[in-house]
Amino acid sequence: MALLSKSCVYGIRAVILMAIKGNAEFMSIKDIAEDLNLSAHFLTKILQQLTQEGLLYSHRGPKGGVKFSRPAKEIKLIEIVAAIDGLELFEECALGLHGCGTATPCPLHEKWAEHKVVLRTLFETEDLEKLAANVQDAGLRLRTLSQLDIIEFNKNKKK
Amino acid sequence: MALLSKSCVYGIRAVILMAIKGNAEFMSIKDIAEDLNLSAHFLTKILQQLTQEGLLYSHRGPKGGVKFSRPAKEIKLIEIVAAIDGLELFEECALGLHGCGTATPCPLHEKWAEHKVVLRTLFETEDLEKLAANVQDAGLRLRTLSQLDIIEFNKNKKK
DNA sequence: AGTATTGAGGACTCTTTTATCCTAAATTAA
DNA sequence: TTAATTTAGGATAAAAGAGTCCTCAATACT
Repeated sequence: MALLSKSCVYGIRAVILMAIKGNAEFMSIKDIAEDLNLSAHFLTKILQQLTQEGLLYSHRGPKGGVKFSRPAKEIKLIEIVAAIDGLELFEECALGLHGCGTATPCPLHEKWAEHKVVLRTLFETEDLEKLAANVQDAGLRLRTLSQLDIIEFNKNKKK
Repeated sequence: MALLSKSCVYGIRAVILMAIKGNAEFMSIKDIAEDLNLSAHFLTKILQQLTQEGLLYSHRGPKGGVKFSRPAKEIKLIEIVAAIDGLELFEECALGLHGCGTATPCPLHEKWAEHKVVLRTLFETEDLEKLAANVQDAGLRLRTLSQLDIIEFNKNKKK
């Protein structure tokens, strides 16, 4: 199990890329998808969820695309996760027990409840501008690796 | 997204129940499944993974079933998770980036790396005996709720 | 007006997860 | 030996997640 769904990860990578480009204009989803090495159709669906939540503005036609509805600095990572995966991860019982709470805690309840707060805070603290800066400082790739890239990567690792 | 898969949650509930019963004898999977309100066939498959990992001994025929291969106190929660969901959650990059690491960290890398250790420690610290004791102290239910149970539960909540 | 571009959204496919069902093999007890 | 019980494991089905493809609607530019 991963922490986040693939859709959510793709969405996060897309908004970080958008924050890096820091464009006041609309940016085409096709371009973003190419940069990230993702299917443009699939990414369109994912970004639609962010548009519907009001995190992005979208615009059709030539010069159309998507852009942030607020400054990247003000958009927190948790908002992206909430729009795509929902807040279950930060709110539900780790053992998935219906009605687990302070009154009737599950065996893991206390420890996990403490932990959830820390996890949530992590996602509430990181904003898109900060994440974008990290990527640039580290000269890092957001791009999804193709099979060829992975072979290349493993070659370099062996050296 | 949940933290753990359903199979993993069911597996955890089953071993906690076993630890509560604290039986030196083999315990039938059918009985465990009935107590937890789960499909016996499905639970059999899940517990088979624990048997294959050497966490449980299994025995066929009348008086057969499963039992712990080591004292419940010595079995850590992370071993159950590792056998069913694997360790991806505790080892992989939150953004699922191939090759994310200290040398080429992803934007979330540092924060998540710190956090993973805490999360892993939580699962490494909890043992089945302790979790079983928690359940008993709190008089808690491990049982999966049926639709009828949920209606009943919500009724009581309103009062 | 016409054409190219781009997001919206529906239909569909593929894969993985979740779940059910059936048969086989091992074991116990009469 | 026979019958009943119980896990092992394969076949299959249902549901959710991931991904593709096609058409429509909005828009910009000529």
